[in-house]
Order: sequence, then C-alpha cells, then structure tokens
Amino acid sequence: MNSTLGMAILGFLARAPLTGYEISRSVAGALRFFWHASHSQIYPELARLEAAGLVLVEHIPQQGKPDQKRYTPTQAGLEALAAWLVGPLEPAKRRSEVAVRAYCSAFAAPAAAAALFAGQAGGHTERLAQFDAYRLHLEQLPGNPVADTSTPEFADYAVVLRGIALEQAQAQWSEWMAARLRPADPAQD
Amino acid sequence: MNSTLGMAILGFLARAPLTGYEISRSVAGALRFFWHASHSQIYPELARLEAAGLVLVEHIPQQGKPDQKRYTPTQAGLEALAAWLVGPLEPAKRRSEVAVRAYCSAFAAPAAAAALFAGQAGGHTERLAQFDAYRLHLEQLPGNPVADTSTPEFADYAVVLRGIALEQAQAQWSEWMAARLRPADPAQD
DNA sequence: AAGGGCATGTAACACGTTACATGATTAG
DNA sequence: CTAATCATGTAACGTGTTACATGCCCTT
Repeated sequence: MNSTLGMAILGFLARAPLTGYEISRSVAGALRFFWHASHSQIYPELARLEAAGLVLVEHIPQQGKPDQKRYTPTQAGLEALAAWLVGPLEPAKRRSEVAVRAYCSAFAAPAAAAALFAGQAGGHTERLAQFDAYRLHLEQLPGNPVADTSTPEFADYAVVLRGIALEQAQAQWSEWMAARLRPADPAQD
Repeated sequence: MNSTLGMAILGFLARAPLTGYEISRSVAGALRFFWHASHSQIYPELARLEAAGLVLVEHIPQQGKPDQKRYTPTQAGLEALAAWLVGPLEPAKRRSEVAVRAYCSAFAAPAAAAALFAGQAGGHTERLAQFDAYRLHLEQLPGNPVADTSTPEFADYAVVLRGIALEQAQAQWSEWMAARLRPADPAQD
C-alpha cells in the first residue's frame, strides 16, 4: 500500500503538483541522479495513490492529446509522507556488479581489467564534475537558501553533496584499482 | 544466457568449487557484503550454467540428505567469465531511498529526520569498523599476499577497500545531514 | 517434542524494464 | 515524409524475494 515508489512520488508532488509524464521526465532537480522510474510504473502508482486518497487529480483538457492529469497531495498524503520519511529504513542491500568484477579480477587479463576500472574512474570523475557544478550553483544562489534546511534548495544541496561524496569515493577507488592492475608495462622492474 | 547472476556464480566457483547451498550461505569472503542471492535463484541458475556447459557437477551421495551437487567451472566457463569480466559495464542505476528521504526532508519533523540520519550514520560507522578490521587482517597476513594482484587475498582486499571508501563517505554525509537537521535545541541561537 | 541446520528444489508474488498501443502536433 | 515530443495507458517479460515442500540429523 505505501510502497517506496508511492512515497517517492508523493515526495515529488509535495514540492510541486506534477503530471505522470512530468514525473517520468524527471523534472525534479537533484534527485534525478538518484531515482528513476518509467512511466509504465508511475501511471498505475498514481492511480493507486488516488484510490488511497493520498493525492487529488485535476483533469486539464487538451486538444489532440489525452487530458493532462495533474496530481496534488492531500492532507492525508502529506501526513503519510511525513510518517514514511522518518520511518524505519532497512540498510539497503548493496548488490554491486563492480564489486563482483573486482572480486574476480584475477581471472581476467590484467591490462583489460585495468582498462575497465580506469573507464569506471573516468565515469565517476565526470559525474563528480557535474555534481560539483550543481553544488557551486546552489551555493551561490542569492539569499543563500542552502543555509536553511526547510528550503527545497537545501534538499537539493544535501542530495548533491551525497552524490559528490559517493562519486569521489568510487572514482578514487577505481583509480587505485586500475593503477594496481596496470602491469608494469615496458620492462618488468 | 550469460546473466549477471550466472557470471557472479561462475566467479565464486572459479575460486573454489561449491554447492548451491554453500553459495547461498555466502561462504565466499569479502564479497558477501556486496552480493547476495537466495537459494531459490541459485539452484535454477546452476542448472542453466550446467546446461550451457559452463560448469561440471559432481554428485556427492549423502545419507539422509539429498546428494550434494558440487559445481566446478569448465574451461568454457572460465573463458566466459574472463570475457564477461572485462565486458561493457553500464553505469549502475543508483536508486537510493536515502536520497529520496533527504530530498523530502523538509516535509518531516526536523528532530525525527535528524534522528534518522544519525541512525544511518551509526550503521555506516559500524560497517566501516567491520571492513577496517578485515582490512587490517588482510594487510597483516604472512607473505603480504595483498601486494600481488593475482591472489584471492588481493581481490578480497580490493572489495574491502571499496567498502571502506563507500561506508566512510556515507557515514560522513549522514553525520553532516543529521547535524544540519538537528534543531538548535535549548535556546534558538 | 520442537526447533534449527543441512540440502535440494518449485511456486507464487512483487517490482522493474521493455515493448505494444493510440493519436495529434511540430521540427527537420 | 519521418521522427520526435506530448500524454496516457496496458501487456509481456525478466529478475528477485518469500513461501511452500520434503526429509534426516542433532541439539535443547
């Protein structure tokens, strides 16, 4: 009934009423890097939320296209969200393919494995740069909204900082791994 | 055909022949923190691997219990593993419930939210300590096998270091988050 | 006597992705 | 003319978890 997906959607809608299409297009800011769902999941979930009385729909007629259905959380929805937010959070089963590959790295050609992890490092560094640009943008907003934990900008900021921390950690580890696997190429010592 | 699960299992078996039960019991070392599958998934997958000629089965009769079926990778299996290991690795869709909660933190009671993230920080710190103990253990092994990338100890070491980096990052971020959300309790400022 | 561990397997369910389906408008 | 975007929805499929099923041995 109160699935993670439903609550995540409620969280989106609590910031601003949206249509299913907009949600699936990841209109929402910083979180788009940490959450995603396809429309085929979102539409039925919105219907469930509505049936549960957690959101209200506003039908906006359009020509040529199906009606837009813009959803807004009800009071009950906001309460359910607030309760879920501070509810129990099990420690997220990490299942990492990268870890598996590292674990088996001895069974691959060292040079190819090194290249793989170097590539990973590159990807993480790239995303790190994106997050960092976002961070700077948020920090330089007029009125310094990130200082106030009740602003949406603070929430964006928090998510971005988390992304930075994680990408940094992974970039550094991948770099280390690539360096260790890279064979001492020309003459072996 | 060569699913991630199958390759992960092959990776386990490449280190040492195991039964399905042993795999599901997470006999394998450091990776158990980063990978898991239930027996109901493992048994059919082992059957598929066998059908594909990537593993061999040895039936070990037992009294009272069903035969043990101990699996060993074939040459083809090892080759498939090696190919998979350095194959393309898409950037792992991160879908983090913690990020969602941070993103919506403004809609929860600040004190409760602070407690949530403090709890998360505690969990990460705890796991960090576990990984660190493991790290120390590996570093102090006689003969310093972690220096040689072809040893299983190095693979364990790599996985553990990755865990350390990630737990550290998350612990620090959670701590920061909790501190920011914690209301300036007694007198405001 | 009951519960847990060993040891395998199947079935039912939940969640997520990809593909199917419709249909008008707009850009190349 | 073709493809993409808007806008919703359903169906099929793959993967993963939980529960069902069997049956012996050992510990409490």
